[in-house]
Amino acid sequence: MEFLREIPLFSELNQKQLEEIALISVVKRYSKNNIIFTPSQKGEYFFILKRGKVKVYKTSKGKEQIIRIFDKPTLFGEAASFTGKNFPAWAEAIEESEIVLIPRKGFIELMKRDPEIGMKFMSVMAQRLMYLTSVIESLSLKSALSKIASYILRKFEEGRDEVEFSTNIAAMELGLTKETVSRMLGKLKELGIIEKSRNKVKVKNPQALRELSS
Amino acid sequence: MEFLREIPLFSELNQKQLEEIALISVVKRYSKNNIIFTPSQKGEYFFILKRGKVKVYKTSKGKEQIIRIFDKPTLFGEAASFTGKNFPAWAEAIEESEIVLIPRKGFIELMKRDPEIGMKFMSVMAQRLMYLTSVIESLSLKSALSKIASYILRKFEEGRDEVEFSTNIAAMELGLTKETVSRMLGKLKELGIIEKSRNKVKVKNPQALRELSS
DNA sequence: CGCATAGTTGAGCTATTTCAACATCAGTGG
DNA sequence: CCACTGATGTTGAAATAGCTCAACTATGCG
Repeated sequence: MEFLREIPLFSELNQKQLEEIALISVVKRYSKNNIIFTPSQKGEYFFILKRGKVKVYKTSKGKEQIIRIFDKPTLFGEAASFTGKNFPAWAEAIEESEIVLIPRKGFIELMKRDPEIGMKFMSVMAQRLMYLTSVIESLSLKSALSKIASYILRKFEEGRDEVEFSTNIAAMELGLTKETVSRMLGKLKELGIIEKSRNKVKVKNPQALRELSS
Repeated sequence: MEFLREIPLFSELNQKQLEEIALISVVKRYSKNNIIFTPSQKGEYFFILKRGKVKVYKTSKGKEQIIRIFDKPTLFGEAASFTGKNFPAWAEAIEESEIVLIPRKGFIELMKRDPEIGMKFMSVMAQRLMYLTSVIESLSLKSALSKIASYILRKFEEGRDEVEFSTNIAAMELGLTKETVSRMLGKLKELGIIEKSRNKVKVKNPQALRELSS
């Protein structure tokens, strides 16, 4: 069950808790073109892709619209699994796949016995939510400079004044080019707001960053 | 306890469940400048702002950095409340405020008695996570056209072919100007991908939208 | 050392913004 | 019912921020 740790939601669980989950779960094998769930089915299981490839899609007027393709270990269809309501889409194995099924009811029982599991889940989700919210805030800023300011600020607020920084990755995440990121970093440095070395940025004046990311 | 419904996390709970929460919670009044929590405190309570205004801030080298100001009914500091670890920041009432405190332990007990509450929380969070993820995907696209395509597509996938659409709001959310949004909508219409009326957009060709939002 | 990867810098180009003028519509009060 | 107002959307032309392309530097790594 070690691969479960790769799934962010499970990352905080301890060995015993993972084992508890393993105890109530079943591994099922789907060959190519096998349907995993449909919109007429209720969320009675959590589905975790262990190995293989799955496509999630909707159908409208007979045509299928792919929503997403999963390959790495992932939990999918979780909104329905948590609510117990119908899945909003279809899921189909597009290659031979192994999927771990956790029964919703068993999961609820487990949460009853060990509510810490639920708390850990919620804690992971809450952190992620806050993180994503701040990402969205910076992405909807207009100027490249303010996007970058807010990007650095976010990292700064999470941890140290010294922030790991890759021009390329920042560019990708912000929807900018590496050239622009590089130039804007230069500007921030000129303004004395940051210092930069190879792959680190040191925040000198967070207040200024905050004003830039308005 | 009705105001709890305004908080997304609690929106799915039924009357009885809200009452259960009310039973274990305490309302506390903070006057201006009163500290609500500090980084040396562990998350032993959930804090819900019922009335008033609260600032959440960090201190580094004696200087305070405001992270966020809350005024409407909100749950704040939830990451720590879920984990039980230390709060990552300070919270202080900046005007006379009423705050609802839910003890973490009581909450865990409650989840044990009624695991559906936890499930409902997780379901709300899971939905929100998926939503935010798709927002981020569209925001990190480069061209205005693809951002808008993906914006419309997201709304389309959530519900009907007829999508509520406000040029102004879309512009805000996408970090574009209303003029650009208007022009791009015109283009999508020319291409026969959408039809638009005053405040609605009708998706004619979702596949084309999908390709544009690559 | 040599090669691949990451970052920097400049110059021209183009997508988007800005600004300004106009159009459309919903609601309001006369 | 009409005129008035404010909010919302549209269109054009000029200005500019950020992109592209290309050449270069710095840095790590086998």
